[in-house]
Amino acid sequence: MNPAISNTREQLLAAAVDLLQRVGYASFSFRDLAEVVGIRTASIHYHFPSKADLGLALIDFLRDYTRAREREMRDQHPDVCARLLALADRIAEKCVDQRSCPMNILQAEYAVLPPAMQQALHTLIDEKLQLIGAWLDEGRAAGQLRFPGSAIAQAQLVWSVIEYGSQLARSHPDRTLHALVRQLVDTMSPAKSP
Amino acid sequence: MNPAISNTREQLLAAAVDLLQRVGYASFSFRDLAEVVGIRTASIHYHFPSKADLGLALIDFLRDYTRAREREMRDQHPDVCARLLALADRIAEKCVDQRSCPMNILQAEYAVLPPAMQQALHTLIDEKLQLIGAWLDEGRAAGQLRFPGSAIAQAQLVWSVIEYGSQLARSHPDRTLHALVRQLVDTMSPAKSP
DNA sequence: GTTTGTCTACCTATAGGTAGGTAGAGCCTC
DNA sequence: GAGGCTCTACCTACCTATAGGTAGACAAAC
Repeated sequence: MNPAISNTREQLLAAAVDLLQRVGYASFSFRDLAEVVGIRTASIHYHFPSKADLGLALIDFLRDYTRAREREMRDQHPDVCARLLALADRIAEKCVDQRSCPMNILQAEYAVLPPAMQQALHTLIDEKLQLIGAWLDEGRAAGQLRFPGSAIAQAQLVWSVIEYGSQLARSHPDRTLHALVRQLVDTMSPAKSP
Repeated sequence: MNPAISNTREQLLAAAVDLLQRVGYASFSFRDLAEVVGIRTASIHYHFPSKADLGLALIDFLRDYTRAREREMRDQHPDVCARLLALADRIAEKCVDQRSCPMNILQAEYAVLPPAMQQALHTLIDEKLQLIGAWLDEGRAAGQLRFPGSAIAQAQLVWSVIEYGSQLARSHPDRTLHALVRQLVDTMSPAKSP
């Protein structure tokens, strides 16, 4: 078996991300995790002494993933509008079958997360907003986007729509994230008049 | 004591809404509820046979509340932009001190809610989107707002920002919901150019 | 004297976590 | 190269706390 795949720690993290997207941090148990990976619950504690440690590793994992994909998307889509839609599509791709965006789920559970996770999540969100803000600045400078005020303030709007959209799709599967972000990009387009 | 206030069922519902906003449906227990109201956990089952019954009553409560406030806001704010900001303020008012919007919390927990609650929540969200859509239509007809496509699609954007904003304020208290909705209204304003 | 609303006492399931043991891989020494 | 040492990665068995829920007693109100 491929050692990269059979690595239990990585399997646990992957299963944890999946469960997080489905039921949230508070609602998945070591038992759920153990069943997926095929070990006993006690063995999980060997890799992650406490659930908080697992949660923290989870956020680290998400951060690494986000960073890795950023440059990739920038290179593939020079057009900012297309890039935003591609971001939405990338998230939508992983949110099929009743899954939501892990960052959104964690944020909804913010109050019940261990303090260390709260802080890590805060940083992760800041990084995401900074990233999208830079994209928006680029789009406005190129005349592709129209919005008032700072790019970081507008980035919150964009991120709101992406995050809530990933949530809305669970109760309302007919409302796709792509359509929602398309609507937003059109609203921010200087060309199209009402 | 005022019978309206001493009514245990209403006290339980009020406490449940508060706990829902703080920690979510899955993370509050009958014990938490009992401590707040000052009765034993077993007594709660007299008013709500199961937690799902309580959850369902909770959503009914939220729906009644929303409906009651709708006409009120429409009358107080003939200007649609001002009305949207007032809606944001009304939500922000109840989301102080680490509280988030109850509808948003419920939606984030969608997958772990009992089926009856899922359906009730679905309906509640539809009503909210319909309501905001009507406001937006009104604003566009009056030339106050500029946006492409259907009002219901745009209502999803507006609601996304309000809901995610109430969540973001927990981890990022400096980012107020009012400022976020102001940013959105400005983005949708036909007068202001980039 | 039945209904209402609460109580005590208990139940079962499940949560995260701990203690201590063990099979096997790799290594070091004689 | 055989025997012993250590580390890794798991195991069984158990712990305590807590979850939602139930049965039945009981006092006050109507």
